[in-house]
Amino acid sequence: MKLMTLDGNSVINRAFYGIRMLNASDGTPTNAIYGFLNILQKLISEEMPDALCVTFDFPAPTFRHEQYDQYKAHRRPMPDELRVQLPILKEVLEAMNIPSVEMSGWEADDLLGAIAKKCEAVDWECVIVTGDKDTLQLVSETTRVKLVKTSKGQTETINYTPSVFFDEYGFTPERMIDLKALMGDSSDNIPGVAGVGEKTAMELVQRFGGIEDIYATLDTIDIRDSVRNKLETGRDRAQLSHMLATIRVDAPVEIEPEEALCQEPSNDKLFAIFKRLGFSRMIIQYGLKQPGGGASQMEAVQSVSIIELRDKSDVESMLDAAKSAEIVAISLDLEYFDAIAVVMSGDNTAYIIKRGISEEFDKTFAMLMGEEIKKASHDIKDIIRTSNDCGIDTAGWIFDTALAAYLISPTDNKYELKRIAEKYSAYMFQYEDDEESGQMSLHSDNSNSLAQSAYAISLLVEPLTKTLNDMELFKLYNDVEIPLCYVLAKMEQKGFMVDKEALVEYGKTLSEGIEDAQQQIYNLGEETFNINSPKQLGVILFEKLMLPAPRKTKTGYSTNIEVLDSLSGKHPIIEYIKEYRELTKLKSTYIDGLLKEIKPSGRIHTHFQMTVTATGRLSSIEPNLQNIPVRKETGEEIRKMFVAQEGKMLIGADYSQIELRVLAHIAQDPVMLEAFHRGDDIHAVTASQVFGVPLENVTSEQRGRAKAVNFGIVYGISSFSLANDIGVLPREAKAYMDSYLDKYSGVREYMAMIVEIAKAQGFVSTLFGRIRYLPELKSSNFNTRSFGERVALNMPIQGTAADIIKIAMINVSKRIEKEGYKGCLILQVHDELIAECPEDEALGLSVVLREEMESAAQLLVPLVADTRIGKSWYDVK
DNA sequence: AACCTCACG
DNA sequence: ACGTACGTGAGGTTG
Repeated sequence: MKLMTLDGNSVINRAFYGIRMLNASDGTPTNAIYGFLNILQKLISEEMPDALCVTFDFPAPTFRHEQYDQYKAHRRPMPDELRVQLPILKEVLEAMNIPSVEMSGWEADDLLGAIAKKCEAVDWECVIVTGDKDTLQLVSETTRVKLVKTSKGQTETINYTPSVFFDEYGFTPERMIDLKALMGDSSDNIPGVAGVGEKTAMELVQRFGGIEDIYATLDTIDIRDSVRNKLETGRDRAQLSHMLATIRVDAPVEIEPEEALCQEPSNDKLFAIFKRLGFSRMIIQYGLKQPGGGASQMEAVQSVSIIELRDKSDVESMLDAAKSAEIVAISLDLEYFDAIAVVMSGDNTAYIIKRGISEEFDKTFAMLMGEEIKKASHDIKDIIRTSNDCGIDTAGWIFDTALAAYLISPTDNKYELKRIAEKYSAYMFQYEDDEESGQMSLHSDNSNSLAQSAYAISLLVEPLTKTLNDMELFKLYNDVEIPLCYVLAKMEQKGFMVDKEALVEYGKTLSEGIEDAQQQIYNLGEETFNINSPKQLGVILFEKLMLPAPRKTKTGYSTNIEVLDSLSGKHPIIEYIKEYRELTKLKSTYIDGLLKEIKPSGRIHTHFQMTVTATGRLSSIEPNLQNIPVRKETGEEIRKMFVAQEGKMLIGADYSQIELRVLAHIAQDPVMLEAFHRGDDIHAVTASQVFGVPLENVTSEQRGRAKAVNFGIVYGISSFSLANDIGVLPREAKAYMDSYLDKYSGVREYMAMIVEIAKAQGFVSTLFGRIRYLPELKSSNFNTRSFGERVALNMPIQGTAADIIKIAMINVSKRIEKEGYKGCLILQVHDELIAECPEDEALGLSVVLREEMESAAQLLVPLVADTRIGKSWYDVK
């Protein structure tokens, strides 16, 4: 028989530092628990023990008393993020029916020793799992120590049997005690012999054995006199240390090996905990089932019956049912568009309609997509766009599971249907063992997975709606996010016309410039190397050319633009490197990158992601059209290539200072409000306030610094960073900020208040109710906490601005439809909209844009949007 | 996959 | 004493 016992504190520590931060939805950190369970799983499958238990150090008291403090003097205190996970881990273990062993006044080592002893007594094998080398003294014929190491996120273990130990140390395991008695151990407050370190101690033990042997023959053994003297003087300390270093095996542990025999976990308890922690994968791994609820609910939740419709009459009756259903969940194959699954709310039947199998497929499809049928799905924007591409106008979409989950918790990173279903409903996708990969995978049969998706969506509508309502997010969801799907679908479908030939030509010009710069760099560096490699470039600059390196980054020299600027003038190679960087960036990202994305129509169709940012902004991918260059002349060339189609014009409309206006509104700062009401230049006003000069006497340098302060405030600034940004001493930057906050007292109050609110309620929100949780504010780590505070300041501002432009986009689209414009929005870049329209519409539509943008929200200050009309993006910016 | 760098608001 | 601004996506190198 074999018993495995884990040093709980040691293993959870490894897990905590080895795994990135994870949080349950309420902000509770969970990474250490997650890591612990993974390690445990691995150990069990490796060892297949008959019995299992976990030991814990008696928990550190909240108010540490002196003795304890001294005892643990050299150990780092446990971070709060880890501390809070300990009791939860114990709960998890209890639910798994794995005994925890902890006793007041006993170290984990002693408990492990006692357990090993008990195993020995009944002739069981004992495996101790720990990361603590001290435990190695327990290794014997019946006790093995598995030492856990974490390297690069992977946990590895080394099995110490007596022979493995001897091979490595050259003495027997129990001599470990003597080794420590000689060398001491500061983390356990074992003094050891003064002047004897690891090297000497190792040698002594290897050659002469334990301290008893050494001291018995101290006068005769062959060692240096200095060592002999130290040993002589340290005799008492050696004896004491030997005692302290010995792991006791007499702790009155109550559990007997028999009682630790492995048992099945208790389904209900474990399910509840995993659910709370958001460990959906674990629920599947452990094969846990939704508890309680009786058989009927179980059945309703866990199975969907699939009916493939063939006959026209069946299809028609399905459509009839769909029309009278409260909501219809749809799932379809967007790649081929030839199969759809339909589930009515409250039903557990998935109807499958397939091209080539169901009669009148196209007609049925069009009917389903019509306004009459109220539909729910996942990522409806993509469905709307794909349908439009196929010439089918869709309407009647009233629910999107991805968007709902995003609004409820915008920092979850992924909003896959599978995950959402597990988190917000009791539904589990049915997985099957995948023979090839050895992993669990969703069954690949198309009808089955479509049916499961549609069913999951239908089950999600109610709980998600309830949560949206409870969190007062429903209005934002229903009035902004859902309608926006139609707008974005159209924008993606329309795309932006690009002058391909001009782009290719400019690419050639850039290539020439790149080659020139490259040659110069090779000449000046006197060798060829990969300039794109910061590592190689660092060697050339800082080792070969001996330029002063402002050390940075964990992996080596930093060679970023800041560093290069600071080196400017010190060596001619620097300018060429900057030139090379600028040109290659332009060429690879914006010429080659964009050329790949031009469709035969000559247009580029970006995809807007609605569920990515933590603040509510959109993001743009494949390609990203929200970071097209604009700041330098080379960038302007690129914008000239984004053009209106023949016979059409572009309209560019951008908000003026929307974030500062939002700040003025939220903070209700009288000075700022007045400046905006008067239509003043806000940066100049700020400069006049901060520097105490009349508005008309503000210099351009003062205005520039004031602008940086304004930006900094929105980001939740520190004076250090501001100093860095505008190139003044931190002291001076601090003075600017103090002066700023004296003058804009409303802003100061806002900054203090929003952090308070965030701490009290655990989240911040925009004017329109969009929320973001801030678990960072509870962190014991200064940087993490400070980050949380900055986010608390910034998110309501950035997020409100994002809400406003979304509303504007919806209203612009409504006006376009109502007033019959042929033009249409084609791009959004956070505070800017681009539309394309026939030439004769340009004036009218530009007014529509301005009006709708300016009236999208009623703030305490006017919203101002500027519009321009032109043939290229460059013209309208 | 992680890191660095850099483009945008 | 800490390490230093919010939000993104893409291309390149490196281990």
